[in-house]
Amino acid sequence: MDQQPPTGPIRILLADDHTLILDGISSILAAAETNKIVAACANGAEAKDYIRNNSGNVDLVITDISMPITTGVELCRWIKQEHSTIKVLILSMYSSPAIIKECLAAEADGYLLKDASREDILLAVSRVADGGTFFSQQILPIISNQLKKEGPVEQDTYTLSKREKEVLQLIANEHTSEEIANILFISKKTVDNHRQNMLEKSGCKTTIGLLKYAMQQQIL
Amino acid sequence: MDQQPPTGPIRILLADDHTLILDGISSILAAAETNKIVAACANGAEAKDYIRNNSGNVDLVITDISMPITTGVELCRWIKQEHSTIKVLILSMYSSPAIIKECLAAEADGYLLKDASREDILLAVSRVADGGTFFSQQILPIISNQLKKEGPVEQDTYTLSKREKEVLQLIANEHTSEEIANILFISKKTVDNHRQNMLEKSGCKTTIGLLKYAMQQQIL
DNA sequence: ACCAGAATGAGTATTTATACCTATTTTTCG
DNA sequence: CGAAAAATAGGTATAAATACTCATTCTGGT
Repeated sequence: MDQQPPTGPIRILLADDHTLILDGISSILAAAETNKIVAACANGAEAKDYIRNNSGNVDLVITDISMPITTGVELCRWIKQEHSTIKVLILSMYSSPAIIKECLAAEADGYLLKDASREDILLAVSRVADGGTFFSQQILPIISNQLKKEGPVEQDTYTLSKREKEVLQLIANEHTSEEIANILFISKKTVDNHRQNMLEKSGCKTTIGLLKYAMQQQIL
Repeated sequence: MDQQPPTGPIRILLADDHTLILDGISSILAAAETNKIVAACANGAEAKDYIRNNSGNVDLVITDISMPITTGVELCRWIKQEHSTIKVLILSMYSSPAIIKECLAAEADGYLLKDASREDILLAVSRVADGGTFFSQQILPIISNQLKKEGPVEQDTYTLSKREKEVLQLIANEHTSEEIANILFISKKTVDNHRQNMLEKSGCKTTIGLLKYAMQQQIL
């Protein structure tokens, strides 16, 4: 059973590859004695291992997005599939629509920006642990926009193909479609199609949004 | 006089716009009672103000690079010009050569990555406070490469104006020039001029290159 | 009060990207 | 083997960005 005893503290697992952040969250959460940190992991894979071996011992996971090996979004998706009673609070530096969309699709219970105040962090933890949700003020418009666009948030996380990543890499290096076509020995039309497909996959309006996503995900 | 009393604690000023990081550093530094945090600022401008008014009261500044208003690099440059006895330790998420180059040009005494261990952080502080230097292991090859390539480190840093940063921020959020014009209540022509000027300043060929630079510099 | 830089706005032309559509060939995988 | 995904390529539009020119107003700093 992954159920929290009604009266106990909130048992929290942290996942972030930055020592500094782990220490920061710990010291903030320590302000409320209802919070109890049961583990601090440096990546999603470690967190998965811990949960697998202590599945009844975790109520809430606070995770960064960009982590080596297993990212926060992957971790979230896995938790929601395998241990659906565990709450997940995403902690991120960024507020890009594409990433937020992915987190919503992964059924995260909250999304907290890293420049959140102490109060917001504590509030987010208690709200989410209580079965509610918490989203930083700055990202609310993005969420409502997302919901407006296409009713139910789709589950499909998009991955760029090998060729698409090659093209994106060249775009990032300030090449035009025509130049890229020459470099890769393909038609400009094909390059444009790759661009179009990447935009569609990502839900981005412009290549700028796509690049931002790629950099944040460390695809580039 | 900005001189540290020989026997006193190391008086540290922190600058970072993320509460989480401030708390993290604080809790790590608290481990050694030779460290004393005298101020915690959310951006470079605040830090400058504090130093201006308490110039003899700070031995060491630990600063993030990515901060609104005044960045860590700008802060460092200013400190080294106006209060050269104060040591500066840069704290950054990234290890991009361009950024490190800028920090070296700004005469930072140390460069610490945010995934550094507790031990490294404490070591860095004591070394730098002692008049030495500290650079994270991962960036050493970049530094030696830099020195090899071109003797004197050039100061080819360009700064975007406040308005330009605003425009760039909106570009990053996938707005077109026309949309930005409406948001800022200015003409589309003016927005286009800002774009043009930013490209010229940065030497980038496309906005994509500009965005990449801005993200690496954490202007965004 | 002055100067420099910033911010504002416009004209005109060209290049590039984006949004649709279709279709064939190649590769990958169960 | 067959189905699905990826890579290829073309057509036809429109929307957007870029490259140059110039000029005016506003603002911060010595």
